[in-house]
Amino acid sequence: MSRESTNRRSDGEQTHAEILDHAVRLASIEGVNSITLGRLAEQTGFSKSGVYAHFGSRERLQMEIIEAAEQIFQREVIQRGLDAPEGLPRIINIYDAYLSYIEHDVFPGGCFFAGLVSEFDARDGQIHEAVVAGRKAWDELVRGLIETAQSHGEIDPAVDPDQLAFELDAIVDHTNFVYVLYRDPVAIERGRSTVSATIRRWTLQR
Amino acid sequence: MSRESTNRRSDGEQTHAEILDHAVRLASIEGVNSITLGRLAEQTGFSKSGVYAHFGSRERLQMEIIEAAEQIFQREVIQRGLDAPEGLPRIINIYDAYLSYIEHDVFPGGCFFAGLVSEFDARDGQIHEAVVAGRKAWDELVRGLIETAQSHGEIDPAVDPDQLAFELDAIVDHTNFVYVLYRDPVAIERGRSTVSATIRRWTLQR
DNA sequence: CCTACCGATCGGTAGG
DNA sequence: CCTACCGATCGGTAGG
Repeated sequence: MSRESTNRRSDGEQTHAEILDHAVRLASIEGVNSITLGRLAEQTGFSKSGVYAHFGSRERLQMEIIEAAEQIFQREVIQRGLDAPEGLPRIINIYDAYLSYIEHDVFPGGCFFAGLVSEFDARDGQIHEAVVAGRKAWDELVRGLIETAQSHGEIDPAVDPDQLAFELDAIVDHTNFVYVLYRDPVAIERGRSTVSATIRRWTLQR
Repeated sequence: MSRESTNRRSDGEQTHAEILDHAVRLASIEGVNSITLGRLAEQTGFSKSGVYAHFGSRERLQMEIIEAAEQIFQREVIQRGLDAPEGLPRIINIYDAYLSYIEHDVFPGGCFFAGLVSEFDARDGQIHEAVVAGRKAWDELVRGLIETAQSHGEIDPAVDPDQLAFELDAIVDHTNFVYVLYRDPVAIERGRSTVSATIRRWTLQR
């Protein structure tokens, strides 16, 4: 009983994961819609129908790319970001995690979801709906964090959580925009200091 | 001497403009890279090689799409925006023009250049370079407006013009992001009030 | 501005 | 996971 035979199933899973990982990186640079089975096959060294067999359809491949990117975002931004004491520290920490995720080039094309939103915002269909749902989940998460900080007395309960969320999201989105377009690490510093100043402004007496 | 014969050349120009106009709209929704000669031909009612003949190559068509969009942006945002007294009123006016341009759906896919930057920020090549150059021109324009307002005593000369520009650009970019993704006109109101508050904050004594 | 075509590549299938 | 293939579409060309 060789180890190879009992674990044969994981070989297929590993190949699947290897192709998907490459596809996610490529999609972050060129867009989910510009992924083709042929180029993916060429770049990973498998046959085109070999790649195809792992996903069943191009649409399915695209959805799996998005799901894989979501898992990475969940790990790098959400989990790291929530690993701080409740209230204001958690808000500071999650936006810091967001900027670190951009800074460390977790995806070669910058924030995967900034690109994904831009690619599918004006289209209709399954992917557009998934992107809207994913963004709404982020909005809800941030609103919850802000409301908790309000109930802790760290942020004035009279302020509109959506307004603060809008300002913070604008800063990190624009940081990604400048960082990726100009390939300039200084953008990250400006993002960090602007987030800090914005949070400071909203937590002092108004 | 019929009018038709003396003006024959303008028929070709009009066809060229008609195809290009359709291409710009399509590109604002689906991206410059997803434009194909075949679909453009089908949707405008010309033959594929008829469309091709007007542009000479797909690359050339893409560059003409970007140039045409730039002219529209120049007219709708820059010209309208600069039509105000020098100094602070001009800064307020240009960001108001920017938000109006988003609000009135000048392009069906939202701000053409937000999409274009996202599509080509992480790629290399001619279009990437053109996009970087175009964005730098915007940065220079805004910096000049802010410096003029500083020399007029409307903004503290000690503040970094790039920081104020970063904050204002972040707001309008994110307004476009929310407006197009959620198709929610309320985003425009939030963008306007946030721009106003930001300018107010930077023009009071600090 | 058209028809008729070129080789390359697309997503997907058959059969193993 | 492979080879060999399918019809459709790609950018581009020839010739008018």
